[in-house]
Amino acid sequence: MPKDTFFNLSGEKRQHILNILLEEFAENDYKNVSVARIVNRAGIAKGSFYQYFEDKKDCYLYLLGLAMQEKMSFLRQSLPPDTTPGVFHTLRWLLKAGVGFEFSNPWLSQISYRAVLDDVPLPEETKALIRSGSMQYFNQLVQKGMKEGDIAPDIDPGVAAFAFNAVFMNLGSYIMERLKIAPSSLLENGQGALTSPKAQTLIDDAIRVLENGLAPRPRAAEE
Amino acid sequence: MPKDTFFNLSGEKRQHILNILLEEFAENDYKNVSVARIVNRAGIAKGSFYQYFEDKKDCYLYLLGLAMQEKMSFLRQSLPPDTTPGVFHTLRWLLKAGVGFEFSNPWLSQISYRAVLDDVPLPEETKALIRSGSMQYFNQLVQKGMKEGDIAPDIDPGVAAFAFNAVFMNLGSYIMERLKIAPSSLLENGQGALTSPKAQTLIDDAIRVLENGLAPRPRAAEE
Amino acid sequence: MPKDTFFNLSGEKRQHILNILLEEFAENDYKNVSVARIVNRAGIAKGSFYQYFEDKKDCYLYLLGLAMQEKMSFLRQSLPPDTTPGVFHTLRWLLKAGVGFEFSNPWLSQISYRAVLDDVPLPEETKALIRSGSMQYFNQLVQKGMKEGDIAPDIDPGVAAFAFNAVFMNLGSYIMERLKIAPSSLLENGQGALTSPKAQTLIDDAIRVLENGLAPRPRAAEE
Amino acid sequence: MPKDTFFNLSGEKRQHILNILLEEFAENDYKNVSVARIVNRAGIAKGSFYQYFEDKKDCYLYLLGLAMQEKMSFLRQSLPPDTTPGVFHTLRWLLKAGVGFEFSNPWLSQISYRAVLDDVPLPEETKALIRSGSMQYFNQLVQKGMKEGDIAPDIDPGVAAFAFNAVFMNLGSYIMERLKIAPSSLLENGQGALTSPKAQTLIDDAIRVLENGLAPRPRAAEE
DNA sequence: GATGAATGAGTATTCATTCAT
DNA sequence: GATGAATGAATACTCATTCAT
Repeated sequence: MPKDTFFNLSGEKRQHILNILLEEFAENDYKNVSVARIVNRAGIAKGSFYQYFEDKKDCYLYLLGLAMQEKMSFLRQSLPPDTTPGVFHTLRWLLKAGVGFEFSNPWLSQISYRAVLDDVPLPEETKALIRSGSMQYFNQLVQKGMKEGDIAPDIDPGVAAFAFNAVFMNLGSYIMERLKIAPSSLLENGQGALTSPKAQTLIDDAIRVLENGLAPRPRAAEE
Repeated sequence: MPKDTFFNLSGEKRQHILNILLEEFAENDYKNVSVARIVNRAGIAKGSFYQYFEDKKDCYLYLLGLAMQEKMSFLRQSLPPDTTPGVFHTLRWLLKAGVGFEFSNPWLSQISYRAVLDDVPLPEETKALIRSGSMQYFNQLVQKGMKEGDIAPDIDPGVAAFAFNAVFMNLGSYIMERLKIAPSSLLENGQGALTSPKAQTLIDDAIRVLENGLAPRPRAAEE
Repeated sequence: MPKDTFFNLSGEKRQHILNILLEEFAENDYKNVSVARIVNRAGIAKGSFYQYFEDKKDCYLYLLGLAMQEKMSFLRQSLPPDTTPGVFHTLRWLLKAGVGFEFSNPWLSQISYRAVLDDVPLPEETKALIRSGSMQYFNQLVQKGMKEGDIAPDIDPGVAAFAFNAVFMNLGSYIMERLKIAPSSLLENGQGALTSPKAQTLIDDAIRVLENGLAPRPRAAEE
Repeated sequence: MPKDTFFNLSGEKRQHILNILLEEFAENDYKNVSVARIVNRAGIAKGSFYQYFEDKKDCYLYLLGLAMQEKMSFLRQSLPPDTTPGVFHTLRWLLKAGVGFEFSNPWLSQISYRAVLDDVPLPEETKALIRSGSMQYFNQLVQKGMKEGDIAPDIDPGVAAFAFNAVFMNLGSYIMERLKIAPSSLLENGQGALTSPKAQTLIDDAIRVLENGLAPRPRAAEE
C-alpha cells in the first residue's frame, strides 16, 4: 500500500505522478520499469518516490490493484441485470464492456494484461488466480448456456469457454489495430473511439461468430 | 546476424550452444536473459559469445528468425496440397500443425510467443509485423473461403480471420493447461502428447465451433 | 550545543527525549544511530529534532559531554576526602565508584566507551583527549603514591598509571560478563547488582593484584 | 573467499589493492567502509571489486581471516618452547610478541580489534569466540601458574586472567601513545620502533607489575 | 515552535560489453 | 579464434538535512 504521503498529495500532483506511473508500468515490464526514469519524468526527487511507496513492488501492486478494481467496477456497471435471457446477450454486453474498458483505460488494461504474461513479483498462485479469473467466469456462463439450451451440449464446455475467452482477451487489440487507433489517442477520447459504428459492427460480428459456432445446430445432419 | 565465427563452429559445438541459447531465451524475458549464465552453461568464454554474435540483441534476433523460419517450414510441410477442398479442412490441418509445432518445439514456440508479448528490443513496427504475420495468412484463407462459399459472406472478413487467429494462437496453451502437460515433458515426447485422443478431441471441437460460427447459415432465419 | 529550544522544553518532555537519545546512542554505533528511529520513538517531528539540535553530531556531542560530566560528578561524590591515607585506598574507592557508575548508568557508560572505540565524528585529538582523560588522573595518583611511598619508585610511573587505567576501564565489563548480568537488567537495579558479595570480591581481588604489583617490594632481592 | 581473479592478480597490483583494503577496514567501521572509496583510491573499476570479491562481506572476512592467521603465526613463531619454566616467562614472551605484532602489523591488528568491538557481520557466536580467544588462553596460563606455584592461590583465577588480558590488549596502544609513534610510521619500520630500549623497558615494567601483583606473597603479614 | 514532505548525495551490487593477452 | 579480467553506467534503496506550511 502506498503511504499516506501519497494520498495526501494535492489532487493535481498526485494525478500527475499517477499518470506517469501508469504509463511506465503499462509500457514496460516490471523489471524494466526504472524508478530513476519515473522520478525524472515526474520531476520529483528519488527520495520522494520512497516517501510515497514502500518500494517499487508496493507501487506496482497498487497500480495492479487499481487496474483490477477499476475494471471490475467498469464491467459491473456495464452488465445487464442478471435476468436477461440468453447467454449471448450477456456475452455481448460483456464483450462490449471489456473492449470499452480497454479503450477508455488503455494503461490500466495493459497493466493487468502484463500481470498475466510478465515476470511480475506476484506469488505464482496469485498469477494463476488472475489468469483463471475470466476463464472461470466464462465456464459458468457456458454451463448456464448449456442448461438453457443456448449452447450445443455436444461441445466440450471447456473449449467453449476457451473460445469466449480467446475472443474476449484479444478483440480490443484487434479493433484498435484494425481501426488504426493509436493508444495515445485513446487517452483523450476513449469511449468515443469505441462507440463508432465501425467498432460496434466488428464486435457484433465477433459475437455472431461465437453464437453461430456454439448454438445448437438444427436437427439436420451435417459434416 | 551472427558472425561467421559462429557458423564456422563444428556442428556439434554449435548445436550445443544453440540448445542453451534456445532454452535461455525461451525461459526468460529478454531482459532477464543473462549472457553470463549462457556462457557458463555453454562452457565458453564470455568473449566468445561476442565473437559469435554482435551483441545480445543480435543473438536474440537470430533465434527469433530461426523460430519463425522453423515454424513456417514445419507448417508448410504439414499443409495438405492446395487443391484440398474446403477452407475448414485447411484450417483443421493448420490448427493441428500449429499445436503440433508448439508441442514438438516448445522453446522455439515460446520465443516467438515472447516476441509479441515481452518487452523485446524490436522497433514497434517489427513487432506489429510479427503479430500480423499469421493474420495475413488467415486473411487469405478467409477470402478463399468466401469465394468458395465455405464462409458466410455477411461476416466481416477481418473478424473471421481474427477468430481463426485468436484460436490458433492460444489453443496450444489451453490444451497444455487443460491436459496438465508440463512444458518440460514435451522435450522428450512432443508429438506423443499431441496425438492423444483427448488432445485431438479438443482440437476438433475448437474447429467445429469455428466452422459452425463462420459457415453460411441455411436460408431460415435464426436468433 | 543543543539550541535553546531544547532546554526550554518542559522538564518531562526533555527527559523523555533524553532517555531515548541515550538509549539509541548507547546501543548503536554513531553511524547506525538513526534520526528517523529517534523521532519515531520519541513521538516528535523530524523537524523538531533539528530545532533542538544543530544536527546529529551536535546531539551526539551533547550526550557525550553529559556522560563525561555525570561520570565525573558521580566519581567526585564517591571519592573519600583527599586526606585519606594511601593511594590504594583511593584506588579502591575509585574502582568501586567506576564500576558503580557503569552499573547504575549503563547508557552513559556505553556512550563514553564508544567515544574511544567507535568511529565517531571527533577530531582525532579530541578522541586522544578523552582517552587520556582518566590517564591523567591516574598519573597524578601515581605521583602521589610514589611520594608517599605506597608505590615502588623503580616502576615507570606511566606504566603504573596504565595498569590502573587498564583495570579501571575494563573491570566493569568483566564483572558483568563473569556474573552474567544483562545490561538491560541494570536499568532497574543498577547498584543492587554491584553490592552483591561476589562483585565486591572480584573488585577487591583486582585491587589486591594492583596493590601487590605496585607496592614497593621488601629489601630482599628479586627475580 | 575472494575469487581466483584476486589471487591471479600480479603480485604488485594485488599488494596495492590489499594495502588499500587493509587501511580502509582498519580505519573504518565495517559499515563505514565504502566500496566506492576503495575503488577510487585503488584506481580500479567498481566492477573489478566484485570480480575479486563476492561482496563487501566476503572482502571483510578475508581480511579478518588474514589478520587472525597472521597474528597466530606471528605469535607461534615468537613463543618459547613449552618447556620454559615459569608462567611469567611465557607471559613476557607473549606480551612482547603481542606488542610486536601490533607494531609490525598495525592494520591487521586494528582489523581484528574491530572484530570484537564493532558491529560486524559475524554470527554472534563467532564474535564471542574471538572475544574469548585470548581470555581462554590466559585462563589456562593462570591455572598452570597456580599449579606451579607462580601465582598466589588465594587470588580469583578469573581476575588474574582478566589482569593479564587487560594489559595484553592495551599495552601496545599505550606504548604507541607514550612514545608518540604515529601508526603511519609503523608501516615502514614496525619492528624497529618496538626494539627501542624505551619500549622494552615499558614492557618489562608492565610485566613486573603483573608478576609482583600475582606472585604468592611471602609469609609476612600484608595490608 | 512544531510539523513532516521534499531533497539528493550516498549505499552496495549487477551486467552487457570491450580489449589486452 | 579463444579467453576472462576490466569497465562503468545502471539498478533499487537509504537517510541526514532542509524548508514551506
